[in-house]
Amino acid sequence: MPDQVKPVTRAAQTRTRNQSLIIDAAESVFARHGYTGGSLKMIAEAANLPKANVVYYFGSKENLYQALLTRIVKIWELGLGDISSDSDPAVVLEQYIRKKVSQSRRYPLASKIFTSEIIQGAPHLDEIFWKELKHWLNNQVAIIQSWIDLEKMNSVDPKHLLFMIWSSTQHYADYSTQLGHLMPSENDELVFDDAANTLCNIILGGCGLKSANLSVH
Amino acid sequence: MPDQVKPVTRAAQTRTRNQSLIIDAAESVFARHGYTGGSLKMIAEAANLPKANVVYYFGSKENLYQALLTRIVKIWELGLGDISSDSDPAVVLEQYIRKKVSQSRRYPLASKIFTSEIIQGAPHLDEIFWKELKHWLNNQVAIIQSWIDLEKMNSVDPKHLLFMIWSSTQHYADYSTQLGHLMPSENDELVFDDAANTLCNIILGGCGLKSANLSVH
DNA sequence: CAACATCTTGTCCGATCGGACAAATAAATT
DNA sequence: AATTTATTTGTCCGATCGGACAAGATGTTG
Repeated sequence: MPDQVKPVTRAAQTRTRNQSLIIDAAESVFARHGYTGGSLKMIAEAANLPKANVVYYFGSKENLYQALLTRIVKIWELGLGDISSDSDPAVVLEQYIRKKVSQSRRYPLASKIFTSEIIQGAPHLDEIFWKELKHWLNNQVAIIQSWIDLEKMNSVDPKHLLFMIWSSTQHYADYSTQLGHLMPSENDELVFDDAANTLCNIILGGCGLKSANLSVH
Repeated sequence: MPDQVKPVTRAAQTRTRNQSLIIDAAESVFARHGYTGGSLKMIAEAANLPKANVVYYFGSKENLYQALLTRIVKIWELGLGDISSDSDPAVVLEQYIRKKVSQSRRYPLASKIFTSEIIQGAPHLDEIFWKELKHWLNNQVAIIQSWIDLEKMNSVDPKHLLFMIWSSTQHYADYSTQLGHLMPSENDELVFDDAANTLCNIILGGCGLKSANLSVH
């Protein structure tokens, strides 16, 4: 397919720019009002475009939301990276926790939309998503279990350990409203650093490991 | 107030029964569709009553949701009970974790609605709620800090420790859809028991404490 | 039983929703 | 320059929303 032969026309640039404007606006609107509560009118106003333009580029509200969900799931995919039984569990787990906290800080809206989707029964996620997630989870569980078998760490249920990491890290995205009331701070980054350090200390400690206080690269 | 003088008339019974039917239906509908997505028609059908009847008892959708939110917040209030610096942190924390997991199992819809409310910016929670929550949190933080000062447990940030307990326990309510895909089990109770045990082991262990594997009374 | 209050229910209303459509405009291709 | 394709935008539509209202049914109290 000779796609790169075609020059990047001005129209094509406009197209991608507007699609990006719209999907960003949709992320903000859906995060604040939910799928049903977010209207095409609100999204259009947030994107500074007429409502009909939104429909023109994405066909329907459902399609727009699906495109947004796809983008969000891709962020999650960047998982623990390549790990094996030979890896050091302390390093892998600490890096994973810090990466998840960092994602909560950088993409809080993504986490909010995903959590809302799950809470409401995941009506927009298909079987393929669950199949892939299950496959990914089983791989990680097997590796963690091998660490336990090799006595590299305490015997804890690997699935619940991963659920714990997911929930406690995404909490700093999903519950940002509550955190704003309970931890009024002028420096958000400090809060996230404290959170990551505390989570690493407790979770690694609870697994019989020792945090090296790594930073996220 | 001579309320108990008045006999419990049949009309009054009907009133409380219908109010209860409606608010239960509202909980189920709002949990599955969100505040905006849940319609009075859906709630009425779930309660087996005409839509106008719902409005009659609660005045408006907003009032109904507020009544529901109030009921939900009351469940949360049952916190760590009476504790002090003299209490054993291992016992207190373990009981608190198990109680929170138990609440996730018994009132999953309550947690889902509350989390959705927070995600969307808590537009229906007033300053009084935040004031009381802050007050409650500061008390617990002071006690945990005293345990740390007395070297009864490791030095961890008390606030982040509590956030971790909240998020990892409520995860088993909010993410029930995901858990249904990743942990297909014929016995839900087993999953919750495993979850509580793992959470207690890791969190207590991470605090330098030892779980006694208590049960929730 | 008469009066009164409470509850039930069908119907109607303005507002808003997602989105279909056409006409006007801009850009790309020949 | 002519033609075709892509984009913009205003307008219109049926469906659904929350909720107001009135009339009838039922229950309570003198």
